[in-house]
Amino acid sequence: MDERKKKILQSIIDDYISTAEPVGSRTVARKHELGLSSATIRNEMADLEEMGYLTQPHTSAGRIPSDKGYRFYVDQLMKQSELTVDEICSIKTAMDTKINELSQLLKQVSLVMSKITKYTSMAAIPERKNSVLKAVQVVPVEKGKALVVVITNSGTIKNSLISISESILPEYLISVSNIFNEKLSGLTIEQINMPVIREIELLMGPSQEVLMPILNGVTDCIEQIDSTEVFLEGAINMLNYPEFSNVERAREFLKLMVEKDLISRVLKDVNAEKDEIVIKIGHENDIEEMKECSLVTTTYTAGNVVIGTIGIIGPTRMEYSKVLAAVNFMKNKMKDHVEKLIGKDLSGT
Amino acid sequence: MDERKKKILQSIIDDYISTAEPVGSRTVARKHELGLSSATIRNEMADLEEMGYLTQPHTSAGRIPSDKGYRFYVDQLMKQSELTVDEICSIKTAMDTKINELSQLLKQVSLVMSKITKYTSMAAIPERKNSVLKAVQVVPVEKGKALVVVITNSGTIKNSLISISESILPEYLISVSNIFNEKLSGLTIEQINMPVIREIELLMGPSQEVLMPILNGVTDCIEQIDSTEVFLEGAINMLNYPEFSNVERAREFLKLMVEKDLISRVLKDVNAEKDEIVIKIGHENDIEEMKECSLVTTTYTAGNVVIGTIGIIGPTRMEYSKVLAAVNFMKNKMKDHVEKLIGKDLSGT
DNA sequence: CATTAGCACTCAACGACTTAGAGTGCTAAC
DNA sequence: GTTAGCACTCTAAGTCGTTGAGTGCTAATG
Repeated sequence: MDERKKKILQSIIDDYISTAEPVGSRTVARKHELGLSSATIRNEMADLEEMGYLTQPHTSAGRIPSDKGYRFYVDQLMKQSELTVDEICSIKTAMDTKINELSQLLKQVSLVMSKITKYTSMAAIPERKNSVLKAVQVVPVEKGKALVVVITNSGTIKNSLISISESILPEYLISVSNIFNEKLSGLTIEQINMPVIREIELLMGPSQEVLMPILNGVTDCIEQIDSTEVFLEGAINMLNYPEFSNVERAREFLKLMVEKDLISRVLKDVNAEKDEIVIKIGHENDIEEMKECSLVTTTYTAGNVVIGTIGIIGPTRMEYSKVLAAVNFMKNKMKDHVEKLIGKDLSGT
Repeated sequence: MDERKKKILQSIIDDYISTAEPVGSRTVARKHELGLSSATIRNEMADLEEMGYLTQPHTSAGRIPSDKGYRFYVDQLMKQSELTVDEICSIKTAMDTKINELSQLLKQVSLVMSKITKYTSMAAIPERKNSVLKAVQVVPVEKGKALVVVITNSGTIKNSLISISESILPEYLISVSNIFNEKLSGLTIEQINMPVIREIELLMGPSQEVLMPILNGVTDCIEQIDSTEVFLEGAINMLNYPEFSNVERAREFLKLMVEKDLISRVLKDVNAEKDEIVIKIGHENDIEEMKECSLVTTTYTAGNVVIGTIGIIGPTRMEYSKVLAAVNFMKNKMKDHVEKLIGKDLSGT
């Protein structure tokens, strides 16, 4: 592909991204000063179509980019952009609320990203299996009831209300709590197994009636931790784009977005490997219904550990450069916040 | 309004509810055996229009019910209906998951209601000011960090992570926790004021550096409790109805639904007084954008205390009798669940 | 005197047809 | 290699008549 073709392709895609209308040869000749006549561009466009970068909705219409076209654009043509000062400001303001749990942070981040990009944004904590328990506590609530609280190194706090025998004194509960805390904190979720539980059982003596409810509470908390939380914001932003101007499409999309499981799977699938930003365009997404959408995702880290994933989903005709800038900015912003929240050191305690 | 007019009005509304098409005199004559010719019905329909119960989209179309028509229908014409066995079964199944916090219950209830009615469902806990604190506990997490946990009588559990001086020993924290718990539990949110805090301060001695963070944690929790949680499910159900077949409308509606504050206000406004089911039709709603929607809400209770509100929002052309049945059923179902969850006795402890 | 058959009238919805214009591909000239 | 020119294509938009569901009014009817 020669330089001129690249320029033309870029012009077409830029144009299509901002107008959502098929781009004709004359438009390219006029808007983007290439010093070429529409006829020449027409020929080039025919070539580009043959090469698979463009398609025509119908013979007498302009061209629109194919997924392959977008891919080339994203990889080679697109010029990087930066967030505007205003945008950075509004991110700063929005992130300035008091945040003391990871899920709050994710919600806020998701909100901000959708606001800035005008697309749909997602944030999740997929890598929970390696979570290390930081504290396990049993808190007396009232006669016959107690609360099991589990806190992980990644800043997640979960609790589970349990019923216990009414005769049990708060003091006893606290000592039991200490045993649990001592034995379980520092372990990853996966490391909690029968031998560990046996050990606790031994230390506690024969008080089955307390052990079991607490153990249930702990498992309940762990289950909660394990079921990935996903935050999704700005889904209705999509209704602003002509791609979703008929209700059928809109409904299909929104139906997908309601399925949190699916979203989390999508986010998980993307990549756990690298620290880079991954772009999936149209059919590159595994989900059939997302073939008209693109995904820009990345992981966020604390220290060197990957904590979770954030991403933007928009129509394939999205402003890739802007979204890229936003995702990148947020990635770094989150690193700071997460580290402040849960510490750089994730080795255990 | 004579008996015959009522019959005709009812037929028209029933028909319109199920078809969403303007109803003509011939349709009424044919479908509903009234032993009258279309001409007679035509005359009656003209009367009903003059009386304000029906309107005509245009001269040569059938009639559709006005808000006043629906109101009359709901108050006097509609025949009560019951949930089917299938529906009751599916509610039972859905509610059979482990639920140990009020918010989980609300989420589940909301989900079920939207599934059964095919409309949008809401559930909220609006009456938090009278919440009584059941327990306030400070839990050590790691050096320099602790978790404040607040539990209310209405089953809400909130927590807030705080930073404290690293030199503070867990044992000390527990004793402080006990002071807080003793002094605060049993109080309503409103009753926590300066004198109470002074008292705690006195008991603790001059350890300001511990008092303040904990106090902040407690206020944080209380703020969380106070900001009404609203659960909303099935918003995209609305996209199935012709009323929302153009994206503009759909977007407007969904935009409203995203604003949780607004929803909670709507739910609060409805009625705190009675134990009955309240129906708001079209313009009876204060919100301008909801003039095309109807709201069926009720409060749910534990013992004799009103805990919160649940409701269904749908197009004015909704299946009122079915929705009514569903809301009523869920109201009772919830009473059981809530009482199991937080006890019938809400006097304090 | 309420009911109804009959009829003229209205109006949205639909399909057929036309037109306008944006865009293409090809060819021949520069 | 580039471009002007031209014939061709196809959608979008507009026009127009037709259809049919529905109305309102009037006069006949039991």
